[in-house]
Amino acid sequence: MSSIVKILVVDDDPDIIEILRYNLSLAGYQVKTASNGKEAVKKAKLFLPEIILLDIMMPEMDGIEACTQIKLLPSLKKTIIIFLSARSEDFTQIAAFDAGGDDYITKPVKPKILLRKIRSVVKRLHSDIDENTKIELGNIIIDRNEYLVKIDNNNINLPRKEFELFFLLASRSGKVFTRDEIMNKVWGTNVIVGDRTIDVHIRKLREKIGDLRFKTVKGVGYKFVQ
Amino acid sequence: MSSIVKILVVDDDPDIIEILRYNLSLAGYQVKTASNGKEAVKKAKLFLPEIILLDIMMPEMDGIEACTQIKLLPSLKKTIIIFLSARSEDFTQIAAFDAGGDDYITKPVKPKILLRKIRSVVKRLHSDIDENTKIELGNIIIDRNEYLVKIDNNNINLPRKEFELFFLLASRSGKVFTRDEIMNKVWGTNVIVGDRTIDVHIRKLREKIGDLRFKTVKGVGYKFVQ
DNA sequence: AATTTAATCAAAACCTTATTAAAATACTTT
DNA sequence: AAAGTATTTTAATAAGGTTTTGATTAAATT
Repeated sequence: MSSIVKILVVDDDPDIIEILRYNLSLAGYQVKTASNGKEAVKKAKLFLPEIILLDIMMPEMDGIEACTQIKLLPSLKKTIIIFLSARSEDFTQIAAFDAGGDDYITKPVKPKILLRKIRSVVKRLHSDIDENTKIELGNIIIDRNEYLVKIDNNNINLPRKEFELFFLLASRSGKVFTRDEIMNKVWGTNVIVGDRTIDVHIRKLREKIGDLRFKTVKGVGYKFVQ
Repeated sequence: MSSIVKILVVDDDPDIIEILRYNLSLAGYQVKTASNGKEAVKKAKLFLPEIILLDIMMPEMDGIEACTQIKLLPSLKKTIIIFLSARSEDFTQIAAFDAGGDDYITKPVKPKILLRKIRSVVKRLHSDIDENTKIELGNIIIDRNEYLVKIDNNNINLPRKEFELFFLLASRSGKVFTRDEIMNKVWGTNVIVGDRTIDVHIRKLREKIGDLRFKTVKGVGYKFVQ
């Protein structure tokens, strides 16, 4: 469902490209780059990024123009464009919004701000996901919105990882989740932890939710049964 | 509910003031004027306009600065500020949005455009009035209009940030707000403050509103519970 | 029976939040 | 403009919970 988020970074300054690429890659995004508007449009068509970071002042074709063109392409209509602009630029940057830009970041770009902005954009993108925010199975309610688990109306406190794991297993009760799947979904692809970690979390869940509900399928994985 | 809409027009050019005043009055709005930023802030405080048309380049205090100051006043927080700017102005107009501006019109101002914009703003004003303005949860009342919190009929004074944070959490009681969400909604995406800042504000709220009402969900965020 | 995989447990490592007090900012009042 | 007051942010440390590991034991599979 939510694959890796693709970001196209466009700037004519290689240093800035590098800074952005570094920070974004580290944060787990898939990054491609372009160094002018023309190239940006071309690469955007192929790469189909969810987000484009677009410098305004560039040779060949400026960011505003590129933005306008990109926004005209059906396949990129939903792409979110964030402008990069130097505070001092003598430029009607308001045009950026006219052109269909969604947000902007002023240079120098602070990594923290950048990443927060991206995160919030990504969340906006995936916001229809949190429709699936509540699972009800008989006497069990798992509400991700409130981070709450209720069994027969008794609240059960689950720490974060346990909750995520439970939520995952319960999201398709009966289905066997392999250890790999669990790893990827709960821990993400960027961390490495030993195998015992999953076992221990399953054990905690068994203690709190009920021994019989978490079935081990040896050699394969675990499943939640009602 | 919808009394006459008050508009404050700010420009250093008397001719422009007159044009705007004429058109707006004719359309049925109540208009006051100021000719520089300083005067604008002063008059805004008294007049409490719903809308301010604000020139950017002015003597004494420019429009950006005035906007910033106005937006900081609780009583004018909801005021919509529309900037007037010459398209040719050598100016970082993005600063206008940083300062909290809501829209802009380029000079020369065309009456039709102006009035259309005003009408759409007025519509916006009247549509989300009451919507996001007052929260009542049992014995707690949070009124954003008046920046007021009442518990069992006792007024509680919350400074700006604490109020915003409280308002956010209470707007969906039960829901866990992540730190990112809180940051974005209360502090905005263009400032960076450390993580402890949120903690400290939560602590203040716990002191003033009640310890048990703000639940920490470790690793996730905070929620307000009734 | 040998091998592989999972369960259990407690200790260690790790992280996140709470709490202060002090510093920095912003706002008022004179 | 200056002094005083309130608010917001930071920094450092304490407190507490969560997560992971590693050793050992148990169970299933071949």
